[in-house]
Amino acid sequence: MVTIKELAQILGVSRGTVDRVLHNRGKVSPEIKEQVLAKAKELNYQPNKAGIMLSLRKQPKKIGALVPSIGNPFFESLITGMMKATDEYSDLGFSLSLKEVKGFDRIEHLATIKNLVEMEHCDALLLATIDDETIIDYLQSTRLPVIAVNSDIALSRKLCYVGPDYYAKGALHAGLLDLTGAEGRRILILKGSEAMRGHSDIIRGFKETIDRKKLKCTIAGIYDTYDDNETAERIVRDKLAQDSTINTMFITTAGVRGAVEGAGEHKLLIFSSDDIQETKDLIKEGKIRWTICQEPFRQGFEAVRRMQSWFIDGTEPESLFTQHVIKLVENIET
Amino acid sequence: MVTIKELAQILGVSRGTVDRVLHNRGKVSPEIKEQVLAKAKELNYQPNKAGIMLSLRKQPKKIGALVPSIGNPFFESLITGMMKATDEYSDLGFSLSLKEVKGFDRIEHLATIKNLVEMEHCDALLLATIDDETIIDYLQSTRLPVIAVNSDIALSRKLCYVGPDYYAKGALHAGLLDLTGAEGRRILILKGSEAMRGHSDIIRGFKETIDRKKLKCTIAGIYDTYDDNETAERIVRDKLAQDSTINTMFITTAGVRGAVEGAGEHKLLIFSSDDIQETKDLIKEGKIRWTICQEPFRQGFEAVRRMQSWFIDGTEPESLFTQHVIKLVENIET
DNA sequence: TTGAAAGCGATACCAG
DNA sequence: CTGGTATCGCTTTCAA
Repeated sequence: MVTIKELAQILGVSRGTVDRVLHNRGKVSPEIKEQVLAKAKELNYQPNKAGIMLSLRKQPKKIGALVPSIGNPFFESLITGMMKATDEYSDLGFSLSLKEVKGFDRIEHLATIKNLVEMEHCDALLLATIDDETIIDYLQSTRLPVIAVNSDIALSRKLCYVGPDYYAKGALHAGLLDLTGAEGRRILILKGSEAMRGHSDIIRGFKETIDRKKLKCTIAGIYDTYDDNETAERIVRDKLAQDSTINTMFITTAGVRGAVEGAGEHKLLIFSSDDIQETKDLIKEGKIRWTICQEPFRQGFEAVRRMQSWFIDGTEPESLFTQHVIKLVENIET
Repeated sequence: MVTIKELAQILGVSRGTVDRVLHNRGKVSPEIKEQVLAKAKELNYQPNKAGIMLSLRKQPKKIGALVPSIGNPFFESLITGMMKATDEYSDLGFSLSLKEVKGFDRIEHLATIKNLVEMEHCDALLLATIDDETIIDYLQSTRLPVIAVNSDIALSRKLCYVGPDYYAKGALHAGLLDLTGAEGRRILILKGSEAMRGHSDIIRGFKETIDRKKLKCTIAGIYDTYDDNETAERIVRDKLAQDSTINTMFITTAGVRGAVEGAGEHKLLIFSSDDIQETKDLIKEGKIRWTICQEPFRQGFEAVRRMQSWFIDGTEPESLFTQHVIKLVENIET
C-alpha cells in the first residue's frame, strides 16, 4: 500500500535515494540506507507493478525461444501459449523472437541459440532443447536468464523448468494399464529420439511401476520411430508379423497415425501420449483407448509469464510441473 | 503499440478528445469522432494496461464473493485461488470481500448476497450459489457484474461461468468404469444436495453414458449424503446389508470418508469426485480407485482475474470450463 | 465542444 | 553521495 514517494516524504529524503536503497544501485550513506530499509519493512512496502511496467517500456526486453516444432504438431499449442502470454503483456514492452527447428540435432540447436543471443540480441531465453554439454557450456557463458521448457536441461543457473515430469507420466500409464487389466499383456513400445531426455524417463517410469506393482505383463520390444509416421508403420507391421503374442501397444511420441495403421486388423489395446489432432481422431474412432496429455498451452504461457515476472519483480520463478491429463473418448475435445 | 498521446498528435487534437471518443464519454463533434476512430483502427490502438491500472488506483474496486465452504474442504483451494489472484493484482486497487457459508440454504445465500451488496458496497460479485429464482431476481435488480463460480446459475446478465461441466464429468466416470470393466457391476451412488445443480447433472451424465455405450451394469440406488460423513456411513452400511449384490460405489460429493468406512470389509470398486485430503489418503490406501478433480484453484483464480480484466479492459469475459483431471494412486499428490 | 494539466508509481539521468 | 525532474500511458478535472 505504501509507495516510494510516501516513504521518501516520511523519511525526508528524495525518491531517488529510496529507489537506490531498495534496488542496491548507486551509493547511499549507511545510516540513510538502514533507515529506508527499516521503514520499508515496517510499512510493508510492496512495489507497484503498474508503475514498474510503465517505466519498463523505455527499455523493451526481447525474449528468445527455441522450439523443435517443425514437423511435430505437439508444439503448436505450446507456441500458441507463448504468443498468448506475450500478447497479453505486450504493454510491458516484451517481445518474443521464436525460432522453430526440426528435430533434436545438437549442431542445429546450438547454432539457433547462438543466433538468438548474438544476432537477435535477446535478453532472455526459453528453450525446449537437448540436454547437451556443448549447449549447456555455451549457455553458462552467456549471462542470460534461461527457462527450460517442456524438456529439462542440466543448466545449473537456469531460472526454472516448465514442463511435465516424464517419469511420473510413464508411471501413470502403468497405473491405467493396471486399471484396465494388465494380466497377459505383451507390450510393444514405440519411443522418440533419445536426444530428448523425457523419452527415456517415460519408459523408465512405465517399467519400474509395472515391476513395483508386480503386474503380470511383459514388454515385447522398444523401438524408435524418430517421430515419423512411415517408420512407425513399418516397425509395427514387422514386429506384429514376427511376434503374434503382442496384444498391446504403447506409443510414447509422434508417429501415432503410422503406428496405428501398422497395427492394421490386429486387435490391440493401444495407448499414447499427448493429443495432437491425429490422436484425437484415433481416440474418437476407438482405435486408441487413452492418451495422457501435458498441458502444452500452459507450458508456453507460463514460461513466458515467468520470464516476464522475473524482469518485473526480480523474483526467482518456481519450476512448474504440468498436470498429466488423462483423456478417454469421453473427455477428448474436438 | 500506438498510444493515445501519439494518436492525438497525429490528428492534431488533444489527448482528452481522443480519450472521450474511445470511451464514449462527453461530447465530441461527429467529424473528429470519426477521424479518431478510423485512425485508432488503422494503427490498431490497444490501450496500455499499466497505464490504466495506474490511474485506476484512484477508484479502488471491491469484489464480493460467496462460497459455501464451511464444512466442505473442497472449497479451500478455490478460495486460495481467489486470494492469489487478488494478491497478484492488489496493485490495481482491487480488494476481495469473502463470505463463507455452510451448505446451500437459499435464505442464507440470499441474505449473504444482500449483505455483500448493501452493507459491504461491493462493485462486483463472484458467486458459488444456488440456481434459485429469488436469488436470480435479486441479482437482476442490482446492476452489478456477476460471475458464477463452480456452480452455474441461470442469470441472463451474468458475465460468464467459471467451473466444470458436471454432465461431462459424469460421462467421464462412466468411461473409466468401461475401461475398468463394467460388466456385472451393481452401483451404489452417493450424491450431494439437490440444491446444487451440478449434483444431478453429474449423475445424468453418468447414467446416459452407460446407456449410450450399452454397458452391462446397473444402478442399485442413489442416496443423498447431505455432504456429511455420518449420514454417508449409515446409508452405505444399511444398503450393503440389504443388498449383497452391490459391488461398486460412486461417491459424487463430500462424505467420502464416511462412505468408505460404511463399506467396511466389503470389497467394492470405489470411485469419487474431487481430491480433498481425505480422498487423497483413501486413494493412497488403495480404498478408492480413482477420483476426478476439477481444478478448484484455477476456478477461484480465473474468476477473480476475469472480473479484474472486466474492470480494466471492459472486455466481456468468456466462460471457462475447467478440465476433468483423473487421478489414480500414481498421480495423486501428497 | 475542446484543450491543458495534474496525478498515479517507479525509474533514469543530470546537476550539484 | 543526494536531490530534482522528466518520462512511461491513461484518466480526470478544470478552463476556455
